[in-house]
Amino acid sequence: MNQTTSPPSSEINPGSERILDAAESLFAEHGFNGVSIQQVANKSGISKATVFHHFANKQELYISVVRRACEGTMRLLQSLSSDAQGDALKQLGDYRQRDLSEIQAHASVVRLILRELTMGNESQAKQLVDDVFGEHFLRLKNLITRAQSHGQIRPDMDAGIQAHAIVSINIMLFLLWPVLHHLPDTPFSDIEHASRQTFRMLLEGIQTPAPSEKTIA
Amino acid sequence: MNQTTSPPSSEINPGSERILDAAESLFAEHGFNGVSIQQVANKSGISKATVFHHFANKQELYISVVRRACEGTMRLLQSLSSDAQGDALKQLGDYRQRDLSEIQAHASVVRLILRELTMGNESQAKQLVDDVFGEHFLRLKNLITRAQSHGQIRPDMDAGIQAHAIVSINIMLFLLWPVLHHLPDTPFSDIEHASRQTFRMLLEGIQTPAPSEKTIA
DNA sequence: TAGATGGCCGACCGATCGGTTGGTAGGGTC
DNA sequence: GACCCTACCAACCGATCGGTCGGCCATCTA
Repeated sequence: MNQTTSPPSSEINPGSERILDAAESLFAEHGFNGVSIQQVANKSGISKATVFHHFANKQELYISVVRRACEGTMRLLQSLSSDAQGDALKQLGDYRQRDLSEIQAHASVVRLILRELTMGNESQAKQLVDDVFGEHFLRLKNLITRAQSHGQIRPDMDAGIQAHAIVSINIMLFLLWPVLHHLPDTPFSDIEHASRQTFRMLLEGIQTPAPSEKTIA
Repeated sequence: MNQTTSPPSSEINPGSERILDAAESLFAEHGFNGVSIQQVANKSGISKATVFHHFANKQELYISVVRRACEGTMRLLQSLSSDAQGDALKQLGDYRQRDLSEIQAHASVVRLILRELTMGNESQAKQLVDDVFGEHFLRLKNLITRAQSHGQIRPDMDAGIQAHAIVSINIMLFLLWPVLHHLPDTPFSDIEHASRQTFRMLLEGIQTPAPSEKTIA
């Protein structure tokens, strides 16, 4: 009906990909229960029965969406730990920037994962998300540990705690942005600027202080 | 049926409160679309028609739930700004602790609000949540500004940025806890401890440094 | 005692849900 | 040609959805 210049069949998009594309954005915006198969079918320009031809049931479709979304994130974080030498502190800064870009570029996927994270234990997709996020977290933690061993980051604080803080600022900035940026006299006009500022603030606490006696209660 | 020692009628809970209680936990766990009025009716030991007797429709019920949940948070943050004198830095630490306790004590409400925050603009309850969260944020920001003027916190960084970081650590700790605490060799065994550690880490970056030349690129 | 009121409910409604069925159209193989 | 396989779909199914309706019953008022 509305498929513009559609090739005979299955040329650019093998069909099931079209369904996944449609389902991903819908699930991300409305959640599992907020989306009907009919909506997915309509959005992908396909009949409802065909959706069930490609996916056994709604749950399987949802998990396929989550899995595909996670694969994208996987690819990114592999590149993160690829360069195992070099200035670890600089890499940390690069990570912050790339992570924010990734979050913004794949906003719907991030929202999908976040939603999965906030859910109870009901979902089968939760374990999947846990794994991806867990691996992401561990890679970042390794990067920090490396920076610690190079003396660039204070080793008297747990790398996990530090990693959590770094992860949190970008995610929360993204999550709360709609609220933050229309606050009265807000400093949140540019998300990249806010992220950089927050990271700098974090660093000056994390970073090994200049060797002056500075102990804080 | 399962109402234990129920008084003749409307003694402890005026009926609609029972509905709100049931609806709150259900909405928090499954979201708006994941909960049916029938479930709310069952959980509150009341018929479905009676739910519609007290609330015009499902949307109104939902908004009532969110509004009541926000009222609890309102009360807390009013007590926050009540003591406008005293050690602002110490108050900040107290805030961190009380905020975490509040989050843990009202986990379902927090999840509800978080879910509302991550949603698109569709919901009518979003503005409500925005207001509450916005006010919460502003009060914290004022506290920080006060600490800055007292020279306890470095004034060369925006109070809004600092407030965002402080808010974020507790929320994200709570949000990611299920993932964090079953990570391999994790430092996340006690959430209060993790929160305190992170706050300390944050502070040592926020806090006015001892007057030694320490400029960081 | 008669009437009004409000909390409550069983039974029902049209719409939509997730999912199934039976079948069509087309390309590949022999 | 006969055969098969995959992609696809209109029509349908039972269940459940949000919501309505008419009436029961306990309490209050007079």
